[in-house]
Amino acid sequence: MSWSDERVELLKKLWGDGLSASQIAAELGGVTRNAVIGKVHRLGLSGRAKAARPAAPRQRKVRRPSLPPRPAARVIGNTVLKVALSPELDEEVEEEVVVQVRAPAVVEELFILPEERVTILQLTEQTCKWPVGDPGSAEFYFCGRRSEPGMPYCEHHCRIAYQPAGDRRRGR
DNA sequence: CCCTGATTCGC
DNA sequence: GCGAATCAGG
Repeated sequence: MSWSDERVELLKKLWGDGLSASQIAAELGGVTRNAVIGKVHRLGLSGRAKAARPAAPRQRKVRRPSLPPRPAARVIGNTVLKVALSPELDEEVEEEVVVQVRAPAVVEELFILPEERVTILQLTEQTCKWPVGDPGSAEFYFCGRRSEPGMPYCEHHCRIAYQPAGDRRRGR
């Protein structure tokens, strides 16, 4: 997604309206808040009415000379989790990672308080992404509780989703 | 922990 | 020019 005149104008407007960079990024779509902030600076419209930062002497730090893209780990089972899982794998992992995922529909449902439920737009890195209900229906929602560190699900749904190979029963 | 904007610098 | 990574701060 590029910065067309249209998108730049919208950016200017929203920034002027006081929306945060992340809000603007969501509004525009296809860009991150970093992209928005970067653009804001290049356009020279930073420092939005707020007191100028004391410009603290920022610490220089060694940048990672960019690692070659790690090949995606092989995922066996529900490939829906492929994207969610791959970035979380440790770099030193050498053996093939096998993840078995049970179909959510087969599993007993956990009642999730309505106020905890979230839409897909509300999911963040640390939000449980366990889907509940028919994705096509109005009642569809995601668990929304706090996910386990580095995992796409909360503790409860991690237990359901990831069955250690040794624990699998015969015939199931 | 969530979030904010600011800055640097590999691309 | 772009934006991820990484800062400082609320």
